[in-house]
Amino acid sequence: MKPRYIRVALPVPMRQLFDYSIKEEQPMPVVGARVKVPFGNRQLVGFVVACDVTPEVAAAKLKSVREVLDTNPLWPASLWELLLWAGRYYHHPLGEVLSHAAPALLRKGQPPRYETTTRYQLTALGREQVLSELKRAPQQQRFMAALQRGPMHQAGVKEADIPAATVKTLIEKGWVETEQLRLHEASWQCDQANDALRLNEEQATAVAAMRGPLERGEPKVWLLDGVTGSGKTEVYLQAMETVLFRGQQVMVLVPEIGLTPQTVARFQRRFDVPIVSLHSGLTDSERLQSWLQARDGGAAIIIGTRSAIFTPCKQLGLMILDEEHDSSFKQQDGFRYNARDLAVKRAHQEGFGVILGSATPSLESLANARAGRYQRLELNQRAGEAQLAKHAVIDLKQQRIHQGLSDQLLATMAKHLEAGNQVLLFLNRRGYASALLCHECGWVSECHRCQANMTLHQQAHLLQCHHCGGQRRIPHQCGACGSTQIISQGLGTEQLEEALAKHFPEYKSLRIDRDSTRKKGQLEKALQAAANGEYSLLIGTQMLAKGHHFPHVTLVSLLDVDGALYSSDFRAPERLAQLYLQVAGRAGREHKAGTVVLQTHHPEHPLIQELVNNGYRDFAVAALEERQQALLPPFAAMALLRAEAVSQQAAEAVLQAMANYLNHHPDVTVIGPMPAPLAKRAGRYRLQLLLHAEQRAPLHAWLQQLLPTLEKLPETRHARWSLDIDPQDFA
DNA sequence: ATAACACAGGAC
DNA sequence: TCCTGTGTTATG
Repeated sequence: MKPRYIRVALPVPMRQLFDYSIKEEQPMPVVGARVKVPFGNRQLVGFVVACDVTPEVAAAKLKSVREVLDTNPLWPASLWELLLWAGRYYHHPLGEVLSHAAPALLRKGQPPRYETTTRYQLTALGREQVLSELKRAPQQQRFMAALQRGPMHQAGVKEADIPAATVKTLIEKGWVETEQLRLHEASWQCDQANDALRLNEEQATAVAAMRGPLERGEPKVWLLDGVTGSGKTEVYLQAMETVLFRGQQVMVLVPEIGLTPQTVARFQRRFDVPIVSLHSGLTDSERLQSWLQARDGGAAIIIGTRSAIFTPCKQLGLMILDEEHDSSFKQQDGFRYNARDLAVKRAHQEGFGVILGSATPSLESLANARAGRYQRLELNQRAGEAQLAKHAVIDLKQQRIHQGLSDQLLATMAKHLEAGNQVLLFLNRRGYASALLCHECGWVSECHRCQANMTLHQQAHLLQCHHCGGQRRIPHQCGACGSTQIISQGLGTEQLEEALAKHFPEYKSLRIDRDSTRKKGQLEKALQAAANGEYSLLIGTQMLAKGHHFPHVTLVSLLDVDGALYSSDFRAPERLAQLYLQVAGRAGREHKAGTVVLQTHHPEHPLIQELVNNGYRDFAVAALEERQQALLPPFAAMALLRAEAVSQQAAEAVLQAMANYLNHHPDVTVIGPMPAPLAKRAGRYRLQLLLHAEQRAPLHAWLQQLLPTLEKLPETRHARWSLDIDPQDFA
């Protein structure tokens, strides 16, 4: 028999594929199947990308496949195409793309098999038992009490730490029965939606616009541009209904911290269908089970964060991206894909509709809508009795400031507090103070490994670097001159909490930031307490800005936004505007009118004026105009080459060498090498090289052509480098 | 990425 | 001469 060869993508950072031979007794794998192959002196799980190939290297050099792991492709053809496309578009090694897209267990070579689980529940006899009679058997009592609340799965019994002997005894007594469950490709049907709300005219128009294309499976993209409180979720739900009723699946992508049990519960309440959620809290095994259920159609609704975009679905009819402007849809390391852009691409490949929802759409999506690629659907009316918030600016130049709080703000706060309402203060800096400073010589508490100051954490009694995690004891003397006159600089949330206790001792305050919510469940508890009105004063960082609903908050203030006004990152204004609107959305829902107060040293700044006087829509129009004038995205294409190394020269050398090659294209502008936003981090110097072109095509073609050369440059040996297509963050 | 390999400098 | 740290090279 003629020797047979296949081409395999391996999870290694090389833009190169490897050929292997198939032994006579082995089955010929299909494209998209996994194979276990020898590579050097180790064994790797790779993905078959071509069969019956003519080897690229001498046949004698080839090793043979050790094991064919799948009889079927791991992904359906359309999703496979998307993955290949993504590898090309992001210029990322295919093996890494594919192994990123596969669940961890499959990446490790395990079979894509459904698990069985044991379900425990009370028997009729068990339900008759009186628990207080089990006083002498506390474990049995505990298990019975848990089962009274409902049946439990194996995992739950394990988590509750019920001894195996207890389980056995209760089964023998005939109080508890077990059932073996298979999460197989169960079918579901959906012909009823519970508690649908009455739509207002705008919502109804939006839903009606989507219905036809959804029923026809057209790859349409809708930009659902709805102000806070306008009822976007109800529009999502009614669009989902159209799709679910036809037996098709829905995928919902949410920002990283937006996936809460409440979100899932809301879908569950409306539609009585199987839902799987894919989030970082799952075990590898749970993740695989969810993945299989999505692939085989057992799951009707798939909710997940960014990486869920790669989950195969048997019959997808609709994809929803909530908060589509959120930057967490862009992966920031390794395979730097953008889930929002891939969603749109996938829709065209598979034929389904996409809803991009936001109160503050990204400028990219607005430009796409304007160009006719997306259909924009606006929701301007606030649902119910919700009223529009009032906006005000406090000019810090004219004010006395007490630990970040101006006289005027303090007075306003007092008014709202006295009326029995809640006040939310937003400050995007955790810790007590952003730095320590010597009053005599100007020495600053810098991190030894980063170009950044160490933050003072009074509670932990430490100096902490927020970039490398480094910690130090708080010095009592200046590191340079020995003076004991050490002062802190820059307000953090810890200090703000202290300040509030001083100014408003009669009101309780609650701080919600990464430090105060580190332990599992703390955040949920804090948010619950905040929403219930247990605290009058709420202090929060970024994490408080998103989606949470505090009905009693009537005053929201952003204490310090000046940093964003003069940032060198062209996206800073857009991000500030989105943050501002998001924070403003926390105030004055329900029946109470809200007030949003911005403290700034630059009240005259055009961005502030635009936001406060005209709102996000007008801001976006102006910002798009500016981007067009300056030939910035979305009116140009960009790519960013980053390099980092222990020595500054090594990092610079790679980029300079790359720049020398890249510099010779008439349509591609090369800017740099220049220091990256955080020029030194964890002991490594970081630089970047920006590539700019008016059209995407020449930039990508140019990279495609040069990357094989660039990655072989001798300078790459002394620095780590990476390529970021359509970068989100850079100064 | 990762591991084998080659080489240089220091210890014994 | 051996050991160890570091840079170089190949991986099918």
